[in-house]
Amino acid sequence: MSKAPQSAITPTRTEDYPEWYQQVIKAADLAENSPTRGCMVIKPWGYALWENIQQVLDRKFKETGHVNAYFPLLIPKSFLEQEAEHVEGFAKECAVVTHHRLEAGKDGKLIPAGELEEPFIIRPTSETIIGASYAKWVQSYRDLPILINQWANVMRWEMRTRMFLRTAEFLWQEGHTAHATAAEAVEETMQMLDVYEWFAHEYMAMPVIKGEKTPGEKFPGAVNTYTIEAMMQDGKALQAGTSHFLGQNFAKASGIRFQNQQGADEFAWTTSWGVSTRLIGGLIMTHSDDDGLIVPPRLAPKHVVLLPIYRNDEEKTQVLEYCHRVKKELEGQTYMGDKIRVELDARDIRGGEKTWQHIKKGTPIRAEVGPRDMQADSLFVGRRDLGVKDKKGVGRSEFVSTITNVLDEMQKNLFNRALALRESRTQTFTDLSEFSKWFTPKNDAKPEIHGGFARAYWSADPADAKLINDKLAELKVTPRCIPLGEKVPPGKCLFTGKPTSTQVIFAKNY
RNA sequence: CGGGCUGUAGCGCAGUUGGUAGCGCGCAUCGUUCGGGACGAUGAGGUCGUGGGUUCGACUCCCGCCAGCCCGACCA
Repeated sequence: MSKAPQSAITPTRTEDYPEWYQQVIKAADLAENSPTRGCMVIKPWGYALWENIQQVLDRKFKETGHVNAYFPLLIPKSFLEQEAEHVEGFAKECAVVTHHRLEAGKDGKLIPAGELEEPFIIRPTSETIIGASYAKWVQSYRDLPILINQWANVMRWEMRTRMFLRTAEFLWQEGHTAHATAAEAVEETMQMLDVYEWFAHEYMAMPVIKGEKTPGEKFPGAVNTYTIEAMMQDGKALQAGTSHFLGQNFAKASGIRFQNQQGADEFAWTTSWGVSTRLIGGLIMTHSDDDGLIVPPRLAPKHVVLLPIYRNDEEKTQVLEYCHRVKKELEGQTYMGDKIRVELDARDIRGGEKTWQHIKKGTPIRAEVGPRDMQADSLFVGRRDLGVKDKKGVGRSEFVSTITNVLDEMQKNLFNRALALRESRTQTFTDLSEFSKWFTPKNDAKPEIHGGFARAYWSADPADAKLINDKLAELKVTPRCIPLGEKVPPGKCLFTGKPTSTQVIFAKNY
């Protein structure tokens, strides 16, 4: 008899969304907390997601003219001090290396010795150390542009961490480019924002809004910060990627200068852009349900899992042989330029237990193969985006020949679901009290799912910033972005009543 | 860095007015099961965070330290 709960994940999303998130990560075996404070261990299933993200983006970066390189983990403290806003933005969350040797003290404990003349900072981001190289590499306009990306880890000493969304150490890519003109740098900034949007939509099946950050939210030291913002299933926003136009700020700080065609000395124009393992958090909170993770097919470590069912050794031999054959046939099919990724799970554990593990891990397609199916030359197939019970027999050759169509259909289905959710939770406000009401949970002690994306007119006048921010802080709401490519008629600021033609998307955020 | 809390088996937790430890899950073996998360039996696994004090005796009482969690301020 089964005592299993109605859903594989306890609590459900409506019961306790933050706890549900943690439980999905655990149930899907994506990651776990590490003994190192604020850091996580990314387990194979989680890391495979990251590898797939890397693979797709890396190819795209190269297609858009970039190359990879690698710069040091440790940054001399003085480098970080070069750009004032940058210092202010990151100083509070930097880990500092002050010693280079350990000596055995009493009780066998190790004591740091050999204090460094100049401490090192563990990179929270690499603008400054990369800038130092660029300064050496650039002399002439002929040396530009420099279009480099690096895949790396960075560290920000966060007070509160959550797996994938905010960890002290995280993996990311950071692109750093230097250009001869502002226009070219701006074009680069926008191009990479478009790449991120493309990736979110096409691969993550995660709808995003492209926009510009308000001055209060932009990257420290940037002239403009652009972002892609996604809505999670609880209506909160996730900043899923950023692209910064840095103007000449960092070039001046690092001394990246060149002689232009007229022979005049000029500072370069730089950009930086990045996405991180946070995307995996976004993936989880965009698609998963109360039975665990749902992975969009295009990023799935395995597209199909074959689940053999048998009672004795004789059946086992036959069923496994059949499974191997199906596996081979599936692997002969191509999806998004790669072979279909098939797992044959022949582990000696109970069938029900095994099936549920794969449901919780979010494998797009599960195909059970027992003696009865084999007899009929068919498989009993379930899709992760449909109900758990919603399984049906499919003939082997049909299964193999339609697999890519089914995966594509799932991919589309996931995107459309997420888009529908975002649209249902997006509202335009012209009245502050309505806005406040929308963002105020009924149960303050344990907020239920509420709010979403609120569009409203917003005064860009710096003199109003404090008033607006105080009101937003009260509601725990932040301006997410000024959506790009939208022409809105003039209106009145929701907070100050001043005339403005800027509309901002507001939301609670991760 | 302020306020609160917790450290006992791999994980989650009980426990003791002071007498050297137990439950659930998980794990192993065997049996019965098996196309929706099995059940039973047996078994392995702990210097009770750490240093000191009180005591015939400390997981329990006292003091220090360390670590972690939660709530604030901060955040890819």
